[in-house]
Amino acid sequence: MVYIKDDIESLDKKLGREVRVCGWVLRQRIVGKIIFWRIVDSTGETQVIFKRGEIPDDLFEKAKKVTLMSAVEIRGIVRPAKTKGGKEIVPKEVTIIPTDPILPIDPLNRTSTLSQRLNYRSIDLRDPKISSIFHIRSLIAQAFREYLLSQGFVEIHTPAISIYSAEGGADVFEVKYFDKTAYLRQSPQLYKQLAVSGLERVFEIGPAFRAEKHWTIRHLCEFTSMDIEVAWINDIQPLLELAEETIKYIFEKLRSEGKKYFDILEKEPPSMPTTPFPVMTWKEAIAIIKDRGIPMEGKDIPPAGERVLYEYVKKRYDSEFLWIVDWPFEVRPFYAMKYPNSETTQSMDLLYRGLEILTGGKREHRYEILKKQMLQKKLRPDFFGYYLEAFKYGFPPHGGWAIGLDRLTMQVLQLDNIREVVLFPRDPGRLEP
RNA sequence: GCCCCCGUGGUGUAGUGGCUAGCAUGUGGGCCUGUCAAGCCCGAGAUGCGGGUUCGAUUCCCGCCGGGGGCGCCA
Repeated sequence: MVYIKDDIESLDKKLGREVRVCGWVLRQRIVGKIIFWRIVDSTGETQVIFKRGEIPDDLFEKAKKVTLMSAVEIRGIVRPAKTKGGKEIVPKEVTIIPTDPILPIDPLNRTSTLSQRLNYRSIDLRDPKISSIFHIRSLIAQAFREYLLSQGFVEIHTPAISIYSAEGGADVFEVKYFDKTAYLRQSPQLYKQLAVSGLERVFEIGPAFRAEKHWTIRHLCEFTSMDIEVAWINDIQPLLELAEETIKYIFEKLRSEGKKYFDILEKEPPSMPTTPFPVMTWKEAIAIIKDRGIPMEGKDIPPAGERVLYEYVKKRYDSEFLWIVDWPFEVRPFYAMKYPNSETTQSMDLLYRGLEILTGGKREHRYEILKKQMLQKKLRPDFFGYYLEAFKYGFPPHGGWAIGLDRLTMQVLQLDNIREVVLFPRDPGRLEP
């Protein structure tokens, strides 16, 4: 590893040695002729001691003037101490990058609101409880990538800007593209399909955009989608298995490498699920929801229904996961593949702890039928130019799914707002920072 | 798109149709040689904006702005 500084978590192995520790002042205590600093970096917390007689007087005076959340760099000797963490640093040289003493969020009591914390994320992230969320998020993405690479998948990077406007019902963001109007993608769907026709097994981790004014704790205008697409499948079974195995691999990693972050957050890592996950058809799910007296307006399952289903599988199968398969074409996109002579699609959603975290299915690969389904959805085939044409030239049967990284992270950590797991969330009211 | 709730020092909050608008923490100054949510003394610091009702509004009413939540839609 390239040496940059001595991380606080590494100090236990460096007792008696000179180190260079960099971080932020979390607390300052003046006890007569001794000053203590509690400092934090992204790996932990430690204490710096300024003791008159032990260090030069000018260093003592400097230490006295520090304000909370100032950035500091300390060169000094690590020694054991009767303190939290069992060690302290005796400084030789200290650099302070002072903060404005009036802080916009409260770093000690953690009483600030989420909105205020998001405005000042760079301060917020100094709290180990906050940075742990992003370590866990990073591990989830890493595990996703590792598992799919191990299964012969290729990581791809498809455009976020394109001429194709609507693939589903969701509204899209318009972008000025020189003299044309382009759109931000709602998902990498169309491009991962085109890619799979040659690469056979692909995945992508990237942003997706929805111009919908939904003010909820589980929606954003920009979110991160972990997509896969696989060629040569004849039903959705391999898709279910791939998802189950991917999730198991992610959870294993969280339970091993992620343990320390769950400890900081005082939360339990997710328990290992047993596979296969319980499977229910859309019809069966609807029946249960109606049976519990939840009003059903359209054909999509409302949030209250998702919670009811969670209670149901938890009790009946002791599972936190539930597959819902065979959705009506009415609530799926034009590219969903129907069963023969049916308006039911070969598709699935996965609920985890009562929230939809994955959606996918088998895709229609037959040119004429795909075109017909576009018309059925009141989309104009001529707007889909080269995308649609590709299906004329030996397009393999295929399917795939996407996991919402933000939602999975939120559910794994049992947080109550998706904005907690996104560094700089985009919702209808937030375009900054 | 619809509905509900909230807006008081930097931060988090209490309270009030009139009286010095209270508390915690931070912040400025002082005391203290082992603090670790340290303790003690002193100081500065607030009613989101606009309009209305009223002798008087931070409080009541309306609008705007900001924040939180639910529904719808969606993933």
